[in-house]
Amino acid sequence: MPYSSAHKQQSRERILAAAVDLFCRFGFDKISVAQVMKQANMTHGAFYAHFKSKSALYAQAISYAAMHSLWIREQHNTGSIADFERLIEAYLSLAHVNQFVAPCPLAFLVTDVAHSEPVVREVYQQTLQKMLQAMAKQLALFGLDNSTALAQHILTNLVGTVSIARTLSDQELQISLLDNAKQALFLRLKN
Amino acid sequence: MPYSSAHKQQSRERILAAAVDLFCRFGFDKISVAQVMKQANMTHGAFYAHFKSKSALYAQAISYAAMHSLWIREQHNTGSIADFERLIEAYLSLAHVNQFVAPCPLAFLVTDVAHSEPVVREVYQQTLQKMLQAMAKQLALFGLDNSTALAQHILTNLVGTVSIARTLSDQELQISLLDNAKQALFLRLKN
DNA sequence: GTCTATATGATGATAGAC
DNA sequence: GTCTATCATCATATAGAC
Repeated sequence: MPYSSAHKQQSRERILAAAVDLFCRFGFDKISVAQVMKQANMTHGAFYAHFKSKSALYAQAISYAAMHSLWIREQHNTGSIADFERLIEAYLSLAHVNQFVAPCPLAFLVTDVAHSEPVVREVYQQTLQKMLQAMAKQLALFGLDNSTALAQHILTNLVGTVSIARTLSDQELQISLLDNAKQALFLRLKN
Repeated sequence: MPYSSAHKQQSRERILAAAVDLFCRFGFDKISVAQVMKQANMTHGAFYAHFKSKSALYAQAISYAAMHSLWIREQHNTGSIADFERLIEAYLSLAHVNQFVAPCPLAFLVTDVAHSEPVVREVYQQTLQKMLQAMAKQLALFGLDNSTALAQHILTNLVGTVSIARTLSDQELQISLLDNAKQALFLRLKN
């Protein structure tokens, strides 16, 4: 075996990381397989030893992005409402909107996924449901009522605000939307 | 003049209407100029007598969609909060999510526009700002405080919820998100 | 202004050497 | 598994007849 399976796994991860970065930044259709492979330091032809199609890559890239997104990575550290609020602040930050940190695929790929194949949309939906469940569980631990409805409200606000802010060029307006959403969510968490 | 300028205007509108429908439904990159022209009952080559490029069409299609979206069309009929709430209900309906009525470009094209050229993004931003201003004005007439912040909150909720709901295939989850957003917004309007 | 026909370029995916 | 080279397809945009 000239190439270890660990090496293959490494290559695979480089491809996935490149795909997340580029798809989120420029969109699925704007990015070619060759571009993804270039960012992963390989050539076009090598791609098909890892994924059977570009769509298959997209589906797996969404899972990968979800796993590495700041919300999922930090969620287990939210033992208190204060921690939870800090996470909301990080999500609704310019750093996240400008993709200086690992992007949340739910916010960065909404419309893109809506226009994609069923396989891709399934993964998106499952990701959303997992995040909803995890968030509802946390909120329930904090002793909050209607944790399911509250989680839905928070998540749609986070995702909606970031996805809109990201399409704007006016930074003042971006900040205004982000801050306003923060305030509204903090208020809601106090009830 | 073999073709009246009224005729040209008609053709132009058919192209714009087709573009809005197809771009919102399938995405800008998934739709070719030829497909738009086919739905407008013309051939590929005729396109460039009306628009200088596909991107130029996109920018103008967003304005066109905004003008014809249900929110803009019905907004002037909202003399009371009850009317305003009816409009929210229409916006957060499955009919809108499934694009059975004229779609709101802000919700149906968020990510798509984020991945597009500056001209397109400018039009999107201007559309958003106009809607925010109009909504804030209405809310102020209703005697509500912080009408600017409130308008931002309502708009991001509307756009966010619909854009997310649209990417889901599970209808129960769609309805849950939509109803939950309605409730939250109605509650907020009562404060 | 609208048509048919075409130039030109890029894309997803495959074939075969190493 | 990764490379180079290539195929087949489809895209945007243009040229010229009517």
